[in-house]
Amino acid sequence: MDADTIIRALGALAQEHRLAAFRLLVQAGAAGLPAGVLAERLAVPNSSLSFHLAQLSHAGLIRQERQGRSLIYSADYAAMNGLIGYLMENCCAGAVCGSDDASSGCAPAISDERKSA
Amino acid sequence: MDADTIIRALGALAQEHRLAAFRLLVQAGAAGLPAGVLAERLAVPNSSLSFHLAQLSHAGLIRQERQGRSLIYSADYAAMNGLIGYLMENCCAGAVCGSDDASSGCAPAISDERKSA
DNA sequence: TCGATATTTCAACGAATATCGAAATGAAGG
DNA sequence: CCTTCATTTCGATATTCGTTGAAATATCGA
Repeated sequence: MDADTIIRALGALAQEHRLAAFRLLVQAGAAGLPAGVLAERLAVPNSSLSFHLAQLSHAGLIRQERQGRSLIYSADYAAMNGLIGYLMENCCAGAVCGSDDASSGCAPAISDERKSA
Repeated sequence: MDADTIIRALGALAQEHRLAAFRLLVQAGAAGLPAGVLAERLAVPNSSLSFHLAQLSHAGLIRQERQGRSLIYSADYAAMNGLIGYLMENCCAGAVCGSDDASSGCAPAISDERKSA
């Protein structure tokens, strides 16, 4: 994962509509969602959403697949995990780095909700 | 964690110098680094770096603390974890979501390096 | 083939961002 | 008190980004 890819991914997510769209896709799972449904749920004109989806796609965060006359988008979980891994790389100078105190150490992303699952 | 905070954080990280600075701070741990050292390591003019550090700080990703005549910056791990948690919230529509196949499920950020630790 | 539906591309505008040098601020030490 | 050092604020400029309606593209059903 080179820095440029990461920056494009972060930039893609750093926008209200794109962040919301990506989260909807993350929550939708492998099934994904058609562009029209996304536009409707986000209350964004199709042409605007198309622009945003293209950015997310170019950043490698989502995938496109045609199904009938609709284009189905879905989140690329590998890209998301790569992004997260890049941010935490070599964190905490090799110190504790896993304590329950999230404010001092970089505890992994499995906080609360998932720890009990 | 509201969406606006997340967007500011992502936007702050979506820039070459800021991403590099943040990673240096993440790797530096709780000790942090002075602004001057960051500017030198990143080969960025102090005035430019100051602008970027202000953005990261305003986004809540880093903290500032005076030590003698230097300002020491350090990463806010809680903010980083909050960001990551927000992205993965309710992922995969409740499906597997933890399998070893990172391309189909959103395996937590503990891949490879940390799993064996 | 024709019409209907789903989505993207285009062109253009206003707003926000990155950059840098020079000047200003604020703390330390003699 | 005054100088020095580390860092920030200030302008000014070039670039990038978000938004939109209208037109273009692509698929389906009859």
